[in-house]
Amino acid sequence: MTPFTEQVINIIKKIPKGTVMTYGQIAALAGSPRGARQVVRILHSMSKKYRLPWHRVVNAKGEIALGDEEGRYTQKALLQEEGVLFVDGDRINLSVYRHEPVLEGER
DNA sequence: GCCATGGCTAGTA
DNA sequence: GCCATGGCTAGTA
Repeated sequence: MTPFTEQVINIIKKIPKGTVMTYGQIAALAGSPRGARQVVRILHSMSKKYRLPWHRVVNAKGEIALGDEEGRYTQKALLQEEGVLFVDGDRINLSVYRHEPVLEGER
């Protein structure tokens, strides 16, 4: 497993309940600003094995990015259970729910 | 190697 | 545009 992959897994594991992060945000934090699509794949292939809160990851617009209808429904439901509110359909207000991790240096 | 394929995204128009 | 992956050919050995 590459360092990038490990980073991504660690970052996702730490997303607090009731908040979300975006693919690009996670990629950048893991050291690869253009690795958003890789985050997608990692999420897809590792979320089960590593018990990742996959539902707390959305696209840059704050929308649920899943293509699968049932998956979208599930993700939305999981987020709502954590108190996240949706506006017109499948979007959430990122300025309210986005999780901004504290960097090592400033802790 | 080549090429298509994504649960994307910054930055034009 | 980006960029790792996976499937599939060339084309060496």
